[in-house]
Amino acid sequence: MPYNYNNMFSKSCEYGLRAIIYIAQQTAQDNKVSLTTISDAIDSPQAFTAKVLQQLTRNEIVKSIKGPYGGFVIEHEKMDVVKLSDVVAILDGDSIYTGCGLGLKKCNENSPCPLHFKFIEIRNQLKKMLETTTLAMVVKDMDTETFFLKR
Amino acid sequence: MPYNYNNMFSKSCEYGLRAIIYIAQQTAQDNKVSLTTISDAIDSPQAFTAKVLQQLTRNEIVKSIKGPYGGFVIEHEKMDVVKLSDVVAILDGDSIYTGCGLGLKKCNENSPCPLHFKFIEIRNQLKKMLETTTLAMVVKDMDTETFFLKR
DNA sequence: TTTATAACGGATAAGTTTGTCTGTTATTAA
DNA sequence: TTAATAACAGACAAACTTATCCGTTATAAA
Repeated sequence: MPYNYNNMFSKSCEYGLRAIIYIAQQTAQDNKVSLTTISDAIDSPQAFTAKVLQQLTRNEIVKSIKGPYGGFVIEHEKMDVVKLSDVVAILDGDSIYTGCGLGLKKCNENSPCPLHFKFIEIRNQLKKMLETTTLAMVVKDMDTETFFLKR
Repeated sequence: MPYNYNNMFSKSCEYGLRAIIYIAQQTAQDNKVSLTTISDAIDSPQAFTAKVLQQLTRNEIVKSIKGPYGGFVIEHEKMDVVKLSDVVAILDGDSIYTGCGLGLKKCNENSPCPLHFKFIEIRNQLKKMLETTTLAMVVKDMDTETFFLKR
């Protein structure tokens, strides 16, 4: 098994999060951004990123505008409403922060796997972080720290 | 994208962890267990589990014994030495608890991605948990709580 | 020494994710 | 109304993970 490394999120989700953060940041400055601009800014495969953005569009996380001068924006009222967990749930599902670490479907508080109480803390912390972080919060943070979305 | 759900670990790693925990528990009772017994106990595809166990054997996490009355055991002195992180590192690599949440290779303390300081806490906690939990500890816990490694 | 057993190793197949290509649809400006 | 632009949609392809199959090797017991 040659290529075995496993990230927290799938590529779809990584690109989706990076894209949404970039769009949010641009939206906050009243810029509308095209797919080309986005995939260039976050260094992701363009056509694949298009698919990911389509999903986020269908789920009304972003708004897409067709035609010349079109692109993607996030409606202002969404900035405080959309959480990282919304994006992750759409693209990867929620099993990363709700499922059992050993992949056991029936594992729970009452009949726990041997690692249940080791994992529950971490999963809950991840869950809490994703569910309490809005796009507005991420964008606000980006004012202060060095901005970085490539490679 | 129809089948997108993402667990913390790959299937290889899930099976590997379940297998090693089962073997450790049996070893603690001086039982040697065969592949058939293992894959039956942890409800995993037998041939695939064999491959995973081969990797763990090559990396000297478990000891395999060929021939009749053969099987897998964990040498007693290993029980306090082998950590969950060792198994995970072999089967999935360590990027789940060392890599950037957005998949950015150059992301670090000095040039952080917008979510770096949100993720670092969680990753460190996961890292710490995996690196400080030995097989002996897991087996010991299993005395008290309900034992559960299937489905 | 033979036979049965159980792990090992390589090849192959099936399933899923990741990525590309090509044409279509909507919309803006000229 | 036409031409250009940019998102959309579906098909297709490549890469990787998951899973199976089958013959080989080591070893214990008869």
